[in-house]
Amino acid sequence: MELDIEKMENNVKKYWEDNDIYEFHLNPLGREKNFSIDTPPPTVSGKMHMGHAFSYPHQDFIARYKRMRGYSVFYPWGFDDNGLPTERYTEKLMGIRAERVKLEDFIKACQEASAGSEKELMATWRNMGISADFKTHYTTMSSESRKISQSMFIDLVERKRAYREEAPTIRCPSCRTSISQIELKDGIISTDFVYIKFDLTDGGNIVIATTRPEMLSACVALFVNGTDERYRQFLNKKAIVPIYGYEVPIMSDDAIQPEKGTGAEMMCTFGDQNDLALWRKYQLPLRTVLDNAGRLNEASGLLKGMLIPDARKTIVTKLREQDRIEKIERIKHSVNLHERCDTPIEIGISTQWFVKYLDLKDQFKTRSDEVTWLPEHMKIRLDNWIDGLKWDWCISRQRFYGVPFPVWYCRSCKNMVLADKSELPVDPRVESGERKCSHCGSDELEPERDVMDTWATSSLSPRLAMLPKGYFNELYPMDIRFQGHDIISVWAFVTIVRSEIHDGSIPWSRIFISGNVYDPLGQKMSKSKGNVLEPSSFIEQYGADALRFWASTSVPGEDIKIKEQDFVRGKRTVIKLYNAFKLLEIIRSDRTLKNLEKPPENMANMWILAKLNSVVKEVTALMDQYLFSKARTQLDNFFWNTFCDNYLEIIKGYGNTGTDQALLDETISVSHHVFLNVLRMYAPIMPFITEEIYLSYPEHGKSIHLDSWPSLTEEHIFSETEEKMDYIIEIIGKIRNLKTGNKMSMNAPVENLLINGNSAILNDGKDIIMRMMKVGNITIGDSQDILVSMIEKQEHK
RNA sequence: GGGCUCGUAGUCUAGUGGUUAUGAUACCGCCCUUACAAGGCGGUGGUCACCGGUUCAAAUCCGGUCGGGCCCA
Repeated sequence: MELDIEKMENNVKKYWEDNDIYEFHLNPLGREKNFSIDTPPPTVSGKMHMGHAFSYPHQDFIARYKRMRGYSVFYPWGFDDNGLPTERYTEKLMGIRAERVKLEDFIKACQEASAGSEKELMATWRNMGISADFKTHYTTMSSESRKISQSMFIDLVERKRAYREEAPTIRCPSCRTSISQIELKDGIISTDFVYIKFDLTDGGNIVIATTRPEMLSACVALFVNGTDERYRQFLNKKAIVPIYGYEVPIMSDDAIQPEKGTGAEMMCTFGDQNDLALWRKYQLPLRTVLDNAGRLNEASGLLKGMLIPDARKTIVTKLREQDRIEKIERIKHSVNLHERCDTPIEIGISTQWFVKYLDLKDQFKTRSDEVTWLPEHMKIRLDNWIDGLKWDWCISRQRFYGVPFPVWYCRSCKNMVLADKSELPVDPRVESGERKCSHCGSDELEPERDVMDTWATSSLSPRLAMLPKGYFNELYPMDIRFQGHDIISVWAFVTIVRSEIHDGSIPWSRIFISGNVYDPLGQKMSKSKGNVLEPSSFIEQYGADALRFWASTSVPGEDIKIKEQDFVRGKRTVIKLYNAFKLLEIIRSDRTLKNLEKPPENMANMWILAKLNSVVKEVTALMDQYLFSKARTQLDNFFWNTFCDNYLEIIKGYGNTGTDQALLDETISVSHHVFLNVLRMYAPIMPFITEEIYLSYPEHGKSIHLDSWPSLTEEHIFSETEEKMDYIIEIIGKIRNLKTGNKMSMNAPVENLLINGNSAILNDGKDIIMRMMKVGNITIGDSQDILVSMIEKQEHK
């Protein structure tokens, strides 16, 4: 009977769901009996990809292991359906544009779109055997989550940590919102490098090179490098901005590169982030020429109302007419792009909400120290990030689908009105209820139209997962966070920020960092490269257990290239487990399976129990250190080599006639005892096949995943026998070599065999060797080295 | 440019001072053996990225170079 992996996995999955195997029940004996996991909620805007298929099993290995070690494992599930990604997904799916429909309708559309996606996604995660509590999952935009997010925002205001201020912000002109540093990516674009001649107030001129000629009217200074001899004479003089005719100072800074362009630059508010840095450093005036939609305003005179490309052409033409252009070069240069739409970003000034946290850097570093990092070196990334923080955290976004700020502004007295915590969640943008200014009593209130950045909500993931279920007080701080190393400075960081501010605590005692997945050539997978591989195709071909086996080949933090060979080995292990069980059942035949009660007397049985003890010890120690790849390798060696290749081959013959009843009974008990423990140790990594086999035992518990992890058995340490048997195994290896060398099958009989070696041990193991290797007679001699030879040749015709 | 990280048979990987460098996969040979040919036994295959240093001894420790990756500027 062949194993149908797909069918088997489906049956097992159904069994788990029908029996609520992974339902969480808070262990009342205290927090050390519970184990809580802060899981990363995947976004609803995409499919499961190989990165998910790689990292989610890591959490699951640990969840299953801890469950078997007797913990009540709180393993919540969430989806991130908040913010711009969901807007994009909804617009595409429904064929609508957020700007063109009523806000209420758009919100409803987003809710429908994410609900549909969540249902589909849930199935794919279940297919992978993830044992999270899917029945009661959270989403980052649910009414509970909005309530938590808003209430914690009010907490920030009350603690004087949230403030509203006009400030430079990075903006995406296409998405029409401010974005954060972390949403940027680098891009190389071709553009014109325009050399513009500025006259000086006291005669002469200076030529600067710029990629942003349309920003001319925002120029507030010219900059050169102080060490640049060519321009030393110009320092502290004034230049006249062409066309616009006002004066700007000529200043110096080390950041200016003399070899770039002419070595002189114009500094605008704001052409790029370097401009912003200089503006802050020298506290220069502000000339705003771009509006929030990326159009030039009245300050730019003739460019008013134009978008950037038009404005650029127009200004260049105008400058040409006035003979202000020295030359134009075509160059490639790097710009910051909004990662979601590839639009070059702009820097603008607007009123935004910020979280004040630069004064807390030391506390964040302390919290980072308090958390155990797996692997340890990932901590350095966070520490470097904290050291490099320069700005407060901008948490407002000018978008539609996000958690609204629970805030109004009074038109008459300018007072800020906060919602009461008891009425949350609220949406001031659509709310029609009556509300009065808490200061002057006016009912003329202006709602805050911005929504919060998604990180402002996902930074609260321990609360999102636990508060609605009522476990927050019992289980916070959580035991472990799982996430990728690419968002250490984002998600890990902001979660630590929120815990420090709201609770004066770490959010979790450990953080486990997973690596990235690359294609077989080590390249990042992307649609444009056409090298994207789908988890579902691997599950179809090899099964979910094999997929998880592949995921278990890495140590914490390490990247992985997708290699077929790791799936192959996983699938073979599944089949091997199934067949080993079949053999054990054949040996048992119709006898009842008895528990192992007293220590065995047979050499091979004593040996395998001793070996089991060692492997349990090693695997447990490695799992405790979250080193599941090393744990699994130890287990693989034991199962394939020690158990299957040697032990099973030895006991195979015991079922035949001529074996005494006591030995047979003992062997059946021992072999099943060892095998069940092997299954238990494989269970976290390969939950399907281990459950399938476990449930086919005549007496079994509810699930192997609720069974207990193997423990050491003191009575099963047989050092002397173990050593002797190791020696016999070595002899058996030699006999196998001999047979292979003579092109004989392992089953072919050998009439007479001469073995030189340790005769005392050989006499003890003679029986085992003869039976296993089909040897008729063994002649034993004493010698230091092992020598095995056939002393009588078979007669051939 | 800075921080972190990786570089070991065709491929992936173990190995943090000490015999002949681990295992898997691929390939080749033998073996249908009544659990499994998706198996067993055996074999081919490596200047341990490069240069220099420390040491009786270096894949391993130190310095540098080159190359890949992630994050940041």
